[in-house]
Amino acid sequence: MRYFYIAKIVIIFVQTFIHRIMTNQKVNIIDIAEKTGLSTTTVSRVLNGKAEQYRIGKKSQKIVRDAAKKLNYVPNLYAANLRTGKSNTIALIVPSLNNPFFSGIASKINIEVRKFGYNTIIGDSDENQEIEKMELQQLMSRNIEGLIIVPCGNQWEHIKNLHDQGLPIICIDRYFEGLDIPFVSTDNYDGAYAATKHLIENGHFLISCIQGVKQATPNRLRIKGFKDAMEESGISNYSIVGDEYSVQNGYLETKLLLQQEERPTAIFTLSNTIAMGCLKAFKEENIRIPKDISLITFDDHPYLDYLATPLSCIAQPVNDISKIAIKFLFSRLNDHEMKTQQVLLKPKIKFKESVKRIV
Amino acid sequence: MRYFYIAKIVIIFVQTFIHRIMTNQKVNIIDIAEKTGLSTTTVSRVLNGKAEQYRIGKKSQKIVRDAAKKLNYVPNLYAANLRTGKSNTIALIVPSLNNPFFSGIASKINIEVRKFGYNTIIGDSDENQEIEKMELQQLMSRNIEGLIIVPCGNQWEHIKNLHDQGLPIICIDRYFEGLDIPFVSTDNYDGAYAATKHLIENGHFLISCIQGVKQATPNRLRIKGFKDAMEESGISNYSIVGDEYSVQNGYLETKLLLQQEERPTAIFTLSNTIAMGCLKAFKEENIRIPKDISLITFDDHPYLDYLATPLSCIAQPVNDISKIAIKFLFSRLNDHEMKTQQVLLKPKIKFKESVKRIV
DNA sequence: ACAAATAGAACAAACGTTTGTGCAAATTTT
DNA sequence: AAAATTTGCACAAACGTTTGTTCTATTTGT
Repeated sequence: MRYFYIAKIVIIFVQTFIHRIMTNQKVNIIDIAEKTGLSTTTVSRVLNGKAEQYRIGKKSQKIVRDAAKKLNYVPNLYAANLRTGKSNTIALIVPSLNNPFFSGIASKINIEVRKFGYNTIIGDSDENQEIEKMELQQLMSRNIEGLIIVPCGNQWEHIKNLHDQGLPIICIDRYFEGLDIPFVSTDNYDGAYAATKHLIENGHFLISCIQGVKQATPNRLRIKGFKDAMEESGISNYSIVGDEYSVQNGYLETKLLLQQEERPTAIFTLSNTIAMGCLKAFKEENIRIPKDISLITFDDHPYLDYLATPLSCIAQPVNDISKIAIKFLFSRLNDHEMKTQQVLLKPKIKFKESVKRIV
Repeated sequence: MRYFYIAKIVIIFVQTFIHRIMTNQKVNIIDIAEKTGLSTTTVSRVLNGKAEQYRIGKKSQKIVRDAAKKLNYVPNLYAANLRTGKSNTIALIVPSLNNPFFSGIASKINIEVRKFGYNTIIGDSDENQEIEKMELQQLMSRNIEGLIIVPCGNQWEHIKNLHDQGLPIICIDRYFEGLDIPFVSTDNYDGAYAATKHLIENGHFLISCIQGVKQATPNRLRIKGFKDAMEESGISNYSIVGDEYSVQNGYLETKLLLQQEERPTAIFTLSNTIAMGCLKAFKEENIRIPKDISLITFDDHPYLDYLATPLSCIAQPVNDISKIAIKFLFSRLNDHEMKTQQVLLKPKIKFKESVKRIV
């Protein structure tokens, strides 16, 4: 009878052991508690730095910490979050990580957020509003505590909803006017106005502007800046073409522009991707900048300096945008009553060699 | 007495309601169960598509689904994962999202992974092995089911550990030789060998190579390809400099190379970032490619075509690498016994205009 | 009309944490 | 020496799901 029990215990032990190995069972707080002879409560409190607060003895603390290290304990965030509701996660959604402008932002934000002890989940909406909505849904399932988003498209209801539900949200780059959702972006009007003025001052009056997503606020403001600058100078004969922030769009529209009987003497592209499409078309048609045509673009990029002709551009303050966005987000996380902040940062025009003075 | 009860019920109702509003309580499966008069079991099964399997009536199914929609139910992944152990999450760690090579990979993987119903958590190790380890720790807390990583540095123990614990891991781009961790990368030896041969065939024999992280396998293999090509051609007078995949490194090393009494006639840079630093130095020193010096680089980039001199390069099959990595990962997720797969894809040399034939 | 089979749905436990509260033992105060 | 305080820790419930099992009607077969 005695042996029976011993045998049984051994079997149970072996089974447990095998189970551990086979299922690759991770060690948890209970294992540590058993190992140390303390309770899960104590273990939890020590491991969460609440030892002092709950007066756990120094020796116990050491015992727990040693055991945790020895057993290679990895906390289960899912269990912790279920209990506390805190996920220590914020989300970032951008239209495309392929665009250096956005990947730059993503890189910056990812690193900054970690400093606050938070993690970032990055989503790529692929410039597709439906994907954006899906991603948002999934992210909500993950109890994100905050959201930084470059919304694609012109629908805002789904974002506004989350905002109203109390989720701290900051829009960057693109945003919605008239809503009380915080945003950090560039003064797009200002940038476009200045760029256009620059072209005009250099004697251009046949200017075409290749735009991105029409309805998006930044695009609208850039167009407005462009128009205002043109009309203030008494020029009403301009064209605005295109409808996408893509290389493809820049390429096609440029091709079309070049086929017109009256070619523009200057082109103003509203993004780096569009500019690249433009370059591609120029190359195919064997057109030289700025000899044959002048070009200025929104967005900066390290390579712009080394192009056949260094491209004049309107550089957006990417780092500042990222930093300020994070700052806003974390102030909101700490103070739920904070009022909505909306800021526009001044862009910086970089004059290079792609705009020719014509007489 | 009667009124008392009614009042009490009303109060409870109002309290619940206010509580909902104030605490922004999300609706859960229990709310739906109460609303519909069904059990949480049934609700769960319907919402998970297991209705047929457990013979839930058609009408009940509809009721549940309608209620879920009306109440705007968002499942709590933390609770679900706690119960099931499945997180539907894989992780991707790259050295820097700022590098277009990696952001391209990230974009691709992010999109592909979603097709499997999984989410990707992207980490940026900032080329710092300690950060990489920390990130990995945090990711393990999130019960990731798989990992795609571009390891930075030459330590592999922490990765090997996870692999041995049964976590499906695929290394991409950089990897470790002699370990049984699966990887997908470029045939770096091949690419470097071909690039070097190309230079030699064009009459160059004073060639400098600017490398990245020395210990990393791809870098070692590229160097080996370079050396072999040189020595096979009987050239032993070459220099290998640099130690980082950064613009900075490319810039400094180029500056130094240009100050030598005997300048190289060609430079071979082992990454796009290094090449960019190179271009910067050339511009400062007013050196023209390929007139004054020839240049060929590892990695392709859309802008390379539009540079002052289009840069010849060794294009890595980024898309294929990403796709194959994902394919491997998900086969392993479905079949735990799968054997380790390690593949090297052939790079493609793109001859442009940056290599001059010298006599 | 009765047994057997099937359809439809509910019970209750479990996942790994966190935390308000309780309760001894040790220490200090009176 | 009794009372009060402090120290050190454990109990047990809760977070929102999922799932093996059980249970009751209803239908089918004989």
